[in-house]
Amino acid sequence: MGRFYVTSPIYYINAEPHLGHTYTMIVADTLARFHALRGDETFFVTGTDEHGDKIAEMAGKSSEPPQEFADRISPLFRTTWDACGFLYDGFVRTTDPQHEAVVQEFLSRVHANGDIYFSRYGGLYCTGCERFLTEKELVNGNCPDHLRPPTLIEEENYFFRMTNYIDRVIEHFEKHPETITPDRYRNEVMAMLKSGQIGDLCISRPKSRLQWGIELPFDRNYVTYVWFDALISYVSGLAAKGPTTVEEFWPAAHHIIAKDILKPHAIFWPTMLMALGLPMYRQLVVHGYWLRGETKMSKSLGNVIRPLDMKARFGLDSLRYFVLREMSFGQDAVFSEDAFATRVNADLANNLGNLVSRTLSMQQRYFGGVVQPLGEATQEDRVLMDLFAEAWRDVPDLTSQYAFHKALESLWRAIDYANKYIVVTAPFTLAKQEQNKPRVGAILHHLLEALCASATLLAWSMPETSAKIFALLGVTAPTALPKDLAWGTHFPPGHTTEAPFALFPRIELEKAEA
RNA sequence: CGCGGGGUGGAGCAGUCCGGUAGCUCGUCGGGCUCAUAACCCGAAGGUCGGAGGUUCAAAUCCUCCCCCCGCAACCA
Repeated sequence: MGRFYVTSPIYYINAEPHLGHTYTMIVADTLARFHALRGDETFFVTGTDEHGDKIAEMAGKSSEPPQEFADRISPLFRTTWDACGFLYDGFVRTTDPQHEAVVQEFLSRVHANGDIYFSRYGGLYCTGCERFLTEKELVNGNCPDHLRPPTLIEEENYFFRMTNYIDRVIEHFEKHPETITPDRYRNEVMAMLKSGQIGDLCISRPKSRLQWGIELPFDRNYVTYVWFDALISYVSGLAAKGPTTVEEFWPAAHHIIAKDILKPHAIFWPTMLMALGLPMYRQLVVHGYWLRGETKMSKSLGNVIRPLDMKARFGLDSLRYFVLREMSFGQDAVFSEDAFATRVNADLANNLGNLVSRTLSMQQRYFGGVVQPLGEATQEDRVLMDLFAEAWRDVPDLTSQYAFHKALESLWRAIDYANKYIVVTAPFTLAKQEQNKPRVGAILHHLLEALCASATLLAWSMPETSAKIFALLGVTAPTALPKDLAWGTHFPPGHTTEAPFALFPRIELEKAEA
């Protein structure tokens, strides 16, 4: 019994929700459900990041005030996540007055401690991009987007003394290596931290250049740099809940992010936390990218996968299964309709769905749905039980290590065997002779137990499917993950199961290609 | 020498930390079953694990060098 606080990034509202965002949400939601079932007090925060150049610019294009633009786009995320059934507890908008107050309070604190100073900053500024470019970005001395040279401008800004904390961050990560996972990303972070390349962080933008942001509490002529604003949502999202929530849940924070925002989370944020005197987050959990073919998915390439389209066509659980099973957590993976159809057909329709279907239909045909006694376990029965016992041990373990692909693989080893078990024990042949009926009933009972165990182990990764299986079995879904498999205890004498339906219709490839 | 990741049967991947018969899914070929969503089960073909060298009784796995691909370098799940 502990506490588990999980966050998704707050999504930048310059794009509508796509597979990438959805994947992060699926991971966070899966973890939240898993920990809740384990008995942890859980809290799940997501939201939208609404300040900064890009948003001001986009709003400008549609000649809308930025606030109106944000008010229009942010709900898109919220309604999408609601439609997906993600069980988030908090939704932070960085334009919420409550959030802005926390940011300003934090800025004041860091300022009062002397960790913020005012200084002159020179750089190559592109008026087209409305931002500073690094020399390496330039192509023949020109801005790659606007094909003209940037102007050297000098600006006075506020800087956060990040360098004061770098050594302590290194020390913390060395002492608590599990803080950044998988390992590859910790290695990358350690390399960055030790490179000596990290300077202080510019945390302000003059209003002459950008108005759309949170005003610095100590200088009305400046607004806050977006990352300094956005990261704080992880704390402000808790504060909204009540004054003690921060103390209780902050130390249990797990941030789920994609690799592209590793640096702000692994370097800016820890130094900020130290400057604020807050404990370090518990864990930074980093995943890879979904690629389309060889390239990253992007709106301009028109290869975006929309979560609600997928839900409408195949059901959200199929998408959850696919992304959790297909991606080796931490690495990049490719999304294709082909791979999706193959995976869903093979694992969900042919394996799990078909298993449910054949078991329940025999149960219906031979016994009118009434569950029969188990009887003495045979060799085959034992193999079946052992495989599920193994899955029972491994699945939660692997889930807590973010090895979702392995967790599902382990469960499917058991589910695979259940299909084999039907062929090996051949209840449909035995049933032809009346004297074999008790054994047929026992075999089906074993299979029902197998389905019950599967439904339990699917509760967090495929919640809808899990609920459907429980409903078909006529068993109440447990509200807490049971300690033991308790094989043979779920179906009292006289218990009746329902007639099956196809949980996962097969996907026809021709259609899927269209 | 900027940093990081990857190169495993036709395709996509796991395994590499803690060396010891090369595994999974799809596909292909042959067979079986008929309870089931034209599903399910069995068998077969197919890989010198990017290349070279080294350590070892033994290397996909450890060490060295090289080749190729892909990201990142303060917008982005």
